Amino acid sequence: MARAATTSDVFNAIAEPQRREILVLLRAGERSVTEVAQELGMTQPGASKHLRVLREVGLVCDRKAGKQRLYGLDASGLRPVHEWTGGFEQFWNESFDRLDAYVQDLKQTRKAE
Amino acid sequence: MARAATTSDVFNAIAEPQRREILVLLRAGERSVTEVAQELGMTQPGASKHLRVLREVGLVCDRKAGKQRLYGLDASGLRPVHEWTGGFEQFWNESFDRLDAYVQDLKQTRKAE
DNA sequence: TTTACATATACCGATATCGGCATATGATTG
DNA sequence: CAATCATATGCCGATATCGGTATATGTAAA
Repeated sequence: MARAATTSDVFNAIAEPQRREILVLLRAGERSVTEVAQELGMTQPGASKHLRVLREVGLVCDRKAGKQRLYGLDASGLRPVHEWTGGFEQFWNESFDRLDAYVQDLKQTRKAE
Repeated sequence: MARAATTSDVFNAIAEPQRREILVLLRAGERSVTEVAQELGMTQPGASKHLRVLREVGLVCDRKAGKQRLYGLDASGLRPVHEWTGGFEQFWNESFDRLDAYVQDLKQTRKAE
């Protein structure tokens, strides 16, 4: 068995840097496949394939517009990722606190010398 | 070229379901490799390899404890992911608003009938 | 030092990924 | 219908992934 399918898994879909770039780009509004390819410096098939993955996990939606197909952001799928990482928020604050405590300790020690 | 190396990339590291499970487990405190393997039903080499990846991207830290090696959570690396997804928060609220507007619209239409 | 336990690594097979190129499918216009 | 533009798909090679088993390395106790 290899890595879990990139399809139907948002975590895998956003593991690809170029796909993250596409999502960021689409925050500015809908884009056609060719526009995505041009603005991000990728080939047309490349853009099309990445958009396919993003569509399959529901991060983008598409609609026909003449001979073009416009892709738009559907960021709701990112919410679970945001919430999952948010479940660790106390821990990175904690390590911050630990570091802070450590620094405070250093200060104390210096004063005592 | 294949997928970007899982090493040195937090997004890729957490793309693996088992690695996410490990991180969740470690929220409860440090664990040895064997404990991780047992509690999550994976083989010892399997746990070791996943922990290696997590260590290389800085999501866990390890310390020697007798003949064991204890792995602990270092969640600060998850913060960028949390923030990156947070950059889309307005967009999933937006789609929520759109849905809400749609529902309101439905209500109006019913009333009018 | 020998033994026992804990962890890491090496190797393997099956498979999925990504990028590039060529080409097929689709849609619009003349 | 033919030509044109836009997009999707198929195929390929190179490579990375993951899981499993066997084994090497490391550490502590007898």
